[in-house]
Amino acid sequence: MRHVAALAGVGIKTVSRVMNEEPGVSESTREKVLLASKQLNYELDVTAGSLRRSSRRTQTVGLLLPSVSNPFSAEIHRAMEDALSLKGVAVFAASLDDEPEREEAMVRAFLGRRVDGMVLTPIASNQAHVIPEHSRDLPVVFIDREPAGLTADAVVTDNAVGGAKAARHLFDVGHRKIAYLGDRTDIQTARERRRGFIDALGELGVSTASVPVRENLHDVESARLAAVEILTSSDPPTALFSSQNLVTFGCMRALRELGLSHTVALVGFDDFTLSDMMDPGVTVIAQHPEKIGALAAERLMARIEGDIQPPKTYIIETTLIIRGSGEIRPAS
Amino acid sequence: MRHVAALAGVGIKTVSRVMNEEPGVSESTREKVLLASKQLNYELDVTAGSLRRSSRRTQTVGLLLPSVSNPFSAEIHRAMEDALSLKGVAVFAASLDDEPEREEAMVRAFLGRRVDGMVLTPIASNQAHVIPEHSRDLPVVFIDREPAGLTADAVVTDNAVGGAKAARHLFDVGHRKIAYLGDRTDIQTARERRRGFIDALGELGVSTASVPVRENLHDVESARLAAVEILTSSDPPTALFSSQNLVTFGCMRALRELGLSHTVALVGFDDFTLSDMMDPGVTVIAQHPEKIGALAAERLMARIEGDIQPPKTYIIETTLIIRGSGEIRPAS
DNA sequence: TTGAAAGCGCTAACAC
DNA sequence: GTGTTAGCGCTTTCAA
Repeated sequence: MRHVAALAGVGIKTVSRVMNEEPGVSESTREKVLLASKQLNYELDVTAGSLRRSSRRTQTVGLLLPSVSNPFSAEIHRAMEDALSLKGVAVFAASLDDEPEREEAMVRAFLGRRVDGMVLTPIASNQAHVIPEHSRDLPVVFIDREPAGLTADAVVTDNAVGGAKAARHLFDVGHRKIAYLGDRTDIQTARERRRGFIDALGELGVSTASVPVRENLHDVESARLAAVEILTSSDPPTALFSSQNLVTFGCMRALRELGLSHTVALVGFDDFTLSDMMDPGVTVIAQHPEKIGALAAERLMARIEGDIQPPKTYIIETTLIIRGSGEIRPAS
Repeated sequence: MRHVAALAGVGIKTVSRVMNEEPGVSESTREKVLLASKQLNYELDVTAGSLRRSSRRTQTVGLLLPSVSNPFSAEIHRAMEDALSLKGVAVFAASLDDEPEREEAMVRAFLGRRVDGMVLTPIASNQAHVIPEHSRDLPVVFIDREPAGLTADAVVTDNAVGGAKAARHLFDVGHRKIAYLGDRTDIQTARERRRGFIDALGELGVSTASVPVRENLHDVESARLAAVEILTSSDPPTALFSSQNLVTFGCMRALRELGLSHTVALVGFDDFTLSDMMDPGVTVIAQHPEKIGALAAERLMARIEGDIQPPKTYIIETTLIIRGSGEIRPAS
C-alpha cells in the first residue's frame, strides 16, 4: 500500500480509501491511485485490514461437513458459496468423517483463522466445546442435525414428516406390510425418519409391532444382506422403506438379485443421481440440500451482521418424487 | 496473547514461543502458559502472525474448481484436504461454473486473502492473468487441463490414452463400427479423448473416415438425441464411446428407449456412482480424481516450500473398468 | 531462558 | 479532500 501511495504521489490513507471504495476522494486522485495499483498489481490485504478494523471481520466463514465429497454435503457447500461469494465472504471447508475429534480439531483450526462464523454439521454427541466461542459471540449455525449441549440456530430436514410421507404413500398404493431398513440408531436423523414412518403407519391403522425393522445398516453390503434376509423370510413385506442412500442401494441390489424389482415396492429417503435411470425408477423422499445451504448462509450472515433474535431451528420440508419403484402394488 | 502473558506472569514473547512450540522455554513456564491459554480459551491468530513472519505464509491455499458440487471436483477437493490438513494448511474453494470472469475474480479474491498458493482448473482460454502473480513467486498448480499463456506445474488425466483404451477394448470385443459421442470441441480434454480414440482405431485398421462422430454434446438431452439419431440411421454402429458422464447418461437413455441396451455396446469416459447398478453395468474408462488431488497438493506444497525445479506436467493414467455394457459383442 | 521494542499491512481517529 | 499517527496480534531482532 505504501508503494502504491508513493507511486500515485498520495498518502497511504488515500489509497486505503480508494481500495475500500470509501467516499471523500476526488475523482482525479482516485484515478491516480487506481492506475498505480494496477501497475503494481496491488491487491488489498483483507486479513491485515481485519486486524485493525473495528468490526474485526475477516470476511471468512468455516464450514464443517461430513465430507466435502459427499454429494449431499457438496450441494450444501455450493449453495452456501453462491450466497456468500456475493457478499465477498470466502469459505473454509473441512471434512469430519464422523469423527468427534476431527470436529473439535477443525473448529479450533478455524478459530485460529479468525473466521467470522461457522456452519457445523455436528458429529460429537455434544457440542459443548463450541460453547465458549459461541458465548463469546461467534455465530454458529448447525445443519442437518440439531446441536446438543447448547442452543443455536439450526437448519434441518423434516425427517419425521419425510418418513411419514413414505409410509402414507406406500399405504395409499395398497401396502400394509412395509419393512423399514435404517441407519445407525445413534444418528438422530435416522431415528427421526424411523419414528415418523412408524407413527404414520400406526395412525393409518397398521399394527406397528408387526412392522419389520432392520437398523444399524451403514453401507451397501450390510443393507443388501438385511434386505435379502427380510425378503426371503416366511412372511415377507410387500414394500421397503430405506432411510438413506447407501441403504437404498443395498435394497436395490437385493431386489434385483431376487428378481423382485418389479414386485416389491421401494421408497428411499434422500434423492440421488440416476435414480430415474434405474429399472424401475426409484421413488424417493427428496431432501433439499440447496435450500439448507442457502438458509444456513443467510442465517449465519444475519448473525454476523448483528441479528440477536433468539436461536431458532429452521425446518426444511421433503418432497416425494414418484418414479416407479414406490408405485408397485402389492401382489394379492 | 497479551492477556495470556499477563495471566501466566510472563512476557508476550514467551507465550509466542509456547504456542508455536519453539524450543528454549523451561518446562515450568511452558505449563504456566498452557494453563493460562486454556483458561482464556486462547487460540493463536495464524493470519496475524503471517504478517510479520519472515516466510509470510498464511497456511492457506486456494482451490478453483468447475464446481464444488461436481463429483469429480469434489473428490479432488477431498484428496487435497486430506493431504493439506495434515500440514495445518486450510483450503479456500471456489466454483467457477465455466465462466472465465469468475476465474479471474476468484483468483483476485484469493490473492486478497494472501493464499500461499493456488490449484486452478483453468476455464479461460488463457491464464495470462495469473502471470504477474506466478512470476512474483506465487505457486500455482493446474489440474485437469494444462494452462495456456504460461508454464506451470499441471496434473492431468491421460485423456488420449484413455480414449485409445476404449477403442482397443471395443475392437477386441469384435466391434468395427464404433461411434464417438463427445463434449464441446473447445474443451481440450474432450478433443484429446477423441484424438486418442480415433487414432487408436486407425492403428487397428479401421477406416477413421467412417467413424460416426457427434460432438458438442454438453448435457444428457442433447446426447440422447444424438445417440438416437446415430442408432436409427441406415448403417448404425454396433458400439458407442461417450466422452463424459452426461453424454454417457444420454447414451444409456437412448439405448434403453430403443431396446438396445443389451445389443449395442457402450463404454463411457469417467466413472460414476451406480454404474454397476445399471442394466447392464456400464463399462468405463475411469479417471482418478483422488490421485489428481493428492499429487496437486503435494506439488503445490513442494513449490511453497521452495522447490524450484522446472515446471512439469504430471499425467495420471486411466483404468478400464469392465462391467458388462462394453463387453456386448456385435450381432452377426 | 526470557523479554522489550520495532514493525508486518492495514484502518481508526483526528488534524489539516 | 487529504495525510499523520497509533495500534490491531503477532514475529523478529537483539539485549539481558
